[in-house]
Amino acid sequence: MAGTETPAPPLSIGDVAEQTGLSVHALRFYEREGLLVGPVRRTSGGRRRYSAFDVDWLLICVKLRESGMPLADLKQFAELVRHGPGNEAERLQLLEAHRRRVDAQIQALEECRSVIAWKVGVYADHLARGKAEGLWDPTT
Amino acid sequence: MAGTETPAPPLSIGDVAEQTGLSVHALRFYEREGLLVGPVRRTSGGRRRYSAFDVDWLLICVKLRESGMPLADLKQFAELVRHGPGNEAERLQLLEAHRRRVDAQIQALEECRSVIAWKVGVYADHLARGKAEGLWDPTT
DNA sequence: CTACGATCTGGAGCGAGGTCTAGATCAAGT
DNA sequence: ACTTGATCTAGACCTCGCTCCAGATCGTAG
Repeated sequence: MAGTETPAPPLSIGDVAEQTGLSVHALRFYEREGLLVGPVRRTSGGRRRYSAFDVDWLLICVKLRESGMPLADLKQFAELVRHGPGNEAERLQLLEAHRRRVDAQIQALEECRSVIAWKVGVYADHLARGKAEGLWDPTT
Repeated sequence: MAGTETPAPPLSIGDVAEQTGLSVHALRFYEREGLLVGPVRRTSGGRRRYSAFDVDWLLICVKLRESGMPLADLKQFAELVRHGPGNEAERLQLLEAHRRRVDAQIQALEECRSVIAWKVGVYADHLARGKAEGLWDPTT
């Protein structure tokens, strides 16, 4: 099996931008900030060539960012991975801590949602029936 | 019934900060930015005196902010309320649009959560059994 | 009266997370 | 060879949402 797969052609920064949803600016910025696991390969002319590995990593980064992980934590994670095997427990900790934060966030959002939904209901009632209680009216 | 309730004593900025979780700085900032429905009352000496109405409004503001509503939208909503009755349909629209965004956000977070949970599983496996597939290892 | 803490105003400063610019270089099509 | 578009670097700049300061004033407890 190993060795028979197509080596997956290296991708330009533009391709990676498209695949990850990050801007090319953001990609260069992430690299400068040390958020990538390894140094990105370059062509003889100096253009970046991303591997499938890089893209995988970036896709996870996007999910972590989307769920509110600060760049600093992402960088820490990248550093752990960069330093190779032996620190998997730490990586696991980092991820689990984040998962807990995401859970908390979802809970908080659900609470917000219900408050908002209630207020929406108040307005909908008002519009359907005329006057309703619970509306803000600075004139009353 | 009406008229027999205790008029609820006006609150200082510090009290409101405590009740809403906003800092006194943030409260003054919100006011300057026009995020409050009406002008806040003042004592003869110029200190702010918040009404229960103000606090209610701020508590909703907090929920809206917590769920990612930008200050600009909050301001727009405040303006609608400020301009009094007659624009309830618009207010409803604003809130419903936001509720939809919150729903989308929850969905996105749940997706992130599952990606993270999967990765956590990969690491947990690795730690339990030794080698596992799917780990990032820059040395391989 | 004196202290002391809370509040006041206007404006500067900050951290996060990018975004954009300028001017040069590379690479591919014709 | 020439044109066009993607990329390169370094560094300036931007938005958002506060946060903090300086210096003055208020108001309450002793």
